[in-house]
Amino acid sequence: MANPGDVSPLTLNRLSVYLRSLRQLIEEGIQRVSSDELALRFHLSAAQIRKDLAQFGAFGIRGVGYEVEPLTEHLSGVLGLDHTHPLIIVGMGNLGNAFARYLEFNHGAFEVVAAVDHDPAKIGRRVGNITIEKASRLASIVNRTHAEIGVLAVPAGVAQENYDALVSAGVRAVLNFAPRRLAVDPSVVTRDVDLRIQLEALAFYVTQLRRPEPSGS
Amino acid sequence: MANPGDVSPLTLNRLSVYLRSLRQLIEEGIQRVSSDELALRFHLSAAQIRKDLAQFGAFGIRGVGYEVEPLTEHLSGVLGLDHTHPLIIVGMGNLGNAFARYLEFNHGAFEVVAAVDHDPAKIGRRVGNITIEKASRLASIVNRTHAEIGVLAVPAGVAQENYDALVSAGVRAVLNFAPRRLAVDPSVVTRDVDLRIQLEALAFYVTQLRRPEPSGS
DNA sequence: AGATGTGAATGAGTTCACAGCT
DNA sequence: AGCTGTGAACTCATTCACATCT
Repeated sequence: MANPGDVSPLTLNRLSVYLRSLRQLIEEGIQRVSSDELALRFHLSAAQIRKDLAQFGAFGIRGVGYEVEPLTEHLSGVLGLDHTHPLIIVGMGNLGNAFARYLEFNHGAFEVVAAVDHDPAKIGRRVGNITIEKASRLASIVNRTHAEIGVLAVPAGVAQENYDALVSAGVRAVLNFAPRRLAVDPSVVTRDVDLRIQLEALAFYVTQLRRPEPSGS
Repeated sequence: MANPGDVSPLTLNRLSVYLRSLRQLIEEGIQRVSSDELALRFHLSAAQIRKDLAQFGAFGIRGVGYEVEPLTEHLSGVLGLDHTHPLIIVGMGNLGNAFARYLEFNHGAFEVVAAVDHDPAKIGRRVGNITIEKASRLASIVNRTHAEIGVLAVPAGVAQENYDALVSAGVRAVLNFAPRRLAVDPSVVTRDVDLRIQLEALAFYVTQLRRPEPSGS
């Protein structure tokens, strides 16, 4: 059984994908599945599935495969999805708003418990079940709500200072939407969702690979 | 000078980051920069910067560093940011809307030229400069607007069919926001922005690494 | 018999360290 | 003297292939 710090971020990403796939199998009433079947159905690699899962305690039955339900439970537990994670959004512009609403529908292990903004015009406005508060009160809000994940959806120019504020307010993880490379606190986990990087990568391919593949050398 | 297909997606991501950093230096009026300085200022790796840049034709001056402006121009060209990329959004829910507005402000190499949805109630509504059209007319819209990048912002359940429709309509690249592993056409580049994966990874760390580091074995 | 779990082999990506140019 | 460009070393990740267990 792996030490948390030893799990690679890539393995972690795949765990989410496996879980999603398994949930779909449950809906279809499938009780057992082999790594080969999973790989085939969801465009994954069978060897990788086995290696990834083995890292979290063997759950397969040799000669048979995996029991869908227990495996799903187990993975949910590993990812901490068996309890709710309170979340605070910093910056209620387009992205912050969209994200808040996205989570309303995507009910589950994540719950928005607070949202703040620097713009006085936005303070007091309601979004779903919560009211937008002043960003300057971040520390006390985090303290009050026990928010453990901070969602950073502010402009690039103020990303670092807002990140720092989130961290010193006491959140344990940050999801950063700002197109900015942050100087991060090593005790707080950070993941970036950088739309510009994705778009520019697509622009590269679209521009450079005019036709399918310049075959040969 | 590397063949487009040979450039690793990770290198490509970094190219965006370099470009962003360089633009900031331009604003500050800095004309020359060494890989060490860049690394230090933007939390990057000097060796990696040199290796990445060298892949696209040597632009540095030994003993001196890189000329900020010409390098910026060069990288912009490599990524195809010196011309506009027409973009079509499929699915104008929260995410689609937020993305459309995000790009309005993020004026630059990307322009939303069309948006479609399946919901009749949304057809005809205006967002920025464009009017939401019927998803069933996708092919002719792509044809009319020459959209080259498709942004998939539909629910997971209909992601594959909408992806297929985008591809057969003729887009050359897809940015997928749907939390679904797509069966992809190899001649169309696809990038995923999967918020659930990011959140679940954060949940893992928050849940498993209760305190800084369980030191030792 | 059949599918897992896993060492060994391969491949990809990063860092090192220094020769070579300015 | 100093910083780039790059082979070589190293680390991380994936795939292979098979011994192991049910």
